[in-house]
Amino acid sequence: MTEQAAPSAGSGSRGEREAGARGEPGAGDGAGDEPIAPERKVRHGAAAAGKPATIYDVAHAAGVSHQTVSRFLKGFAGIRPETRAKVERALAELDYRPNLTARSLTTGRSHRIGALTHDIDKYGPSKILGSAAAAARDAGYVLDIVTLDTTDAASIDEALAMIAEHDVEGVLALSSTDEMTHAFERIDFRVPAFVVTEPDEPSRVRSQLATEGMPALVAHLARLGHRRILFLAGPHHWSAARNRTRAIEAAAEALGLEVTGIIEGDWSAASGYAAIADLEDLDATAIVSANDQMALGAMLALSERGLAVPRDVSVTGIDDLPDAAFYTPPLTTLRMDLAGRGRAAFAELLSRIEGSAAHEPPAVQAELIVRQSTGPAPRRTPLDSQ
Amino acid sequence: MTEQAAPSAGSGSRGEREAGARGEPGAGDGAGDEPIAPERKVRHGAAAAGKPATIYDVAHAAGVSHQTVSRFLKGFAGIRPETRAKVERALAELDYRPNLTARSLTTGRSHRIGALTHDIDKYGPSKILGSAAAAARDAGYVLDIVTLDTTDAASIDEALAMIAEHDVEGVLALSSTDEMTHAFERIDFRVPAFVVTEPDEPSRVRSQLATEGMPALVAHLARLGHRRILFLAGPHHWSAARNRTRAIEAAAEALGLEVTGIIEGDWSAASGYAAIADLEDLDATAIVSANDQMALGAMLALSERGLAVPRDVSVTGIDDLPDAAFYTPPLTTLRMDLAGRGRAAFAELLSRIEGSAAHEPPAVQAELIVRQSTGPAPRRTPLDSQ
DNA sequence: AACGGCGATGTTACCGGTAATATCGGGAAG
DNA sequence: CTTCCCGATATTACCGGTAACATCGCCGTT
Repeated sequence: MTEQAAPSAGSGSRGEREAGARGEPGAGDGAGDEPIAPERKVRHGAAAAGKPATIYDVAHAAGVSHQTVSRFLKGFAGIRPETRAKVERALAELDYRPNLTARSLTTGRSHRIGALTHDIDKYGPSKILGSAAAAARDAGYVLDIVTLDTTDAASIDEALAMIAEHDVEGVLALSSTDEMTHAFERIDFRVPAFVVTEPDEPSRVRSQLATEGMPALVAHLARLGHRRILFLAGPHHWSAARNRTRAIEAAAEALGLEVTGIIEGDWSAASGYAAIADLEDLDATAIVSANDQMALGAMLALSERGLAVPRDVSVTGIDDLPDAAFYTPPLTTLRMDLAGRGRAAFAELLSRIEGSAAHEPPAVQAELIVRQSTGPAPRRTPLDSQ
Repeated sequence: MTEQAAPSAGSGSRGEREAGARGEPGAGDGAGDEPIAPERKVRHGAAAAGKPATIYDVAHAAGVSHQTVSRFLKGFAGIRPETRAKVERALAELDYRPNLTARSLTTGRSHRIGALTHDIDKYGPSKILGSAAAAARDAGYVLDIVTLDTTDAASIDEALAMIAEHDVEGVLALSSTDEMTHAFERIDFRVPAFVVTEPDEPSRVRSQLATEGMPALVAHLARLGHRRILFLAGPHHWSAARNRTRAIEAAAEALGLEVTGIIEGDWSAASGYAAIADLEDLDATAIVSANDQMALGAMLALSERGLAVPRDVSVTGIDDLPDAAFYTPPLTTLRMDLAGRGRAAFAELLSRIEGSAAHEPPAVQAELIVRQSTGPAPRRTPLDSQ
């Protein structure tokens, strides 16, 4: 009954093709109703219909006990060559594939990690997810992803409960909002679980953003003669946003520059556009945006107000999206090592899961990339009341 | 031994917090070495250490058989109110959570879908993935994602084998390259599996891109006086790229416009930039790009060649990325319903898995969004040898 | 020749659920 | 007052692996 019949046949849909139809009764060569396995050898003994072969089927075919098969699969050394050969042959003949579900029931190891996000289509989270997934794959794990539509607590709890039931060995959250953090505090996962976030001030991971990246960016602006900076911040309930805001405030203070204003956006280009379009006065010569996309929106708004970048105003982003090099003008930004973050997060989780020593957390890079959106500060601030 | 010790304690890392430490032996109240469950009531009977409660534990605590608990959990009606109450109490007291692994071993239903991609950080695949994951969640499924680093066959096979072993009920591929398609033809998943791709010409799903979207885009250009179009194509081994190329050729022919050239990129802004920067002659007044990002790169290259968009050349994209409205100038493009595609792909897979009737495939939208990157054609083609 | 030891393999138990079948007690029918 | 039936619940089997223990045959020892 869970056995599914051949699905809607003859859908001429190109590019969407069915792989592996179930076996169907055909002209058997043996007794009675012994069906044929799909385009393969006839199944042996007890192995019925299209169901996958188990170690018992293999054992029966090879004339050994199932435990011998299990040992073989685990790479156990002490098996006589002839026995080994029989098992190998049966394995191949039946096209055996281990049932991970059964295995994880006894071993308690599912090799699955839960990943949770509500912003998978944003570049940051999806980049982190991708690299975490790649790292996971290399370690023999897969990521179970569950997305949230909303940020409300009930929805998060529901999603987390779902993940918790799926027998994962660890949980990562990729959207480091406060709602997510609180949800993680509320829920008892019984397994290692944490919110992947930008290395923050009191972190073990040296926050290169705060110690080097942002100072380098601000120093770059200072060198160009800028003294007054407008900061387009990310949403305050994101820890990465607060982190970046703190970093620029510290860096500006250290270098004697003034942050004349902080406008909170939502990471989107639209919010960056709105921030600048709605501005009455712009009493700064440089705009630093907490991410590249808001910088993109800001640059459009500036040009619509008749201000040229970087002649009248310099603009920078943070992240270095692949596209940022092709904005008009190409964006000066801080390259964040998102892929490294994803890998590090998975590595950290793995070390907690497998109990191995948590190896040295790698310093996350934040490298200044200078392009054409920054230039010498103009004599006077562009929109200041003259 | 699979029981993991409390992981590296005292890591002051903020934002990364540990949820749910394992129970540890404490001052028991009963006989011998009965440990205490983490921050909760003392475990009952056989339930040892920090291990999660099973239905047997619950049954024992409630004084009924495990089967009664199972029936209760399945919402079976014929249970006496007092029995029901006992079970409910025990359930709550032990903080019971079902073990999906065990359940799926017997039922054969894992409620897990495999998702495969090597471009998770690209907007298209990640958007599709996100919406598919959301649809999956609503249906009680999770997506197991496995990423590929490369596009080579061996790597794909390995990843597919990994997915196949994880007992998924269906498989989706989100990068519709030929390599992926071929891999899907090679592998026998034993479950429904297909490559999510743009609805293509011979498809059941009406290809709105070909029938309405692209004609609308070309008509828009024709109305502005353009007669010669340069097309920036996607990589030829992507079915969506071929699809888009065919669509514009057909639309141009139908409206009597000429496609003067087709340059193949790799979807990236860098490739769009290179395509235009390397061009000797530009004997077209409009550039249509197979995606928005290549259009972005193309616009930068144009401006570096001293050509203004749209005064000298009109540019369009396809996709309507959220950022496209904030390019300089804002990009005229075809809005593709990627989220709808993801939902539809999951719905299709679900209907195959659950054997329900494949409901009417929804027409996928491709809507023309006119912005400022297109304008009246100039008198003469900009870079033509004069 | 009897025996301890050990390598190779077989048998049984168990993981935590669900499905199928068995049992038990009480009310209606004869 | 029995008998039968049926609803409520308990028992047992099973899913496909792994772990622990049992068995068997052959070897070298004394």
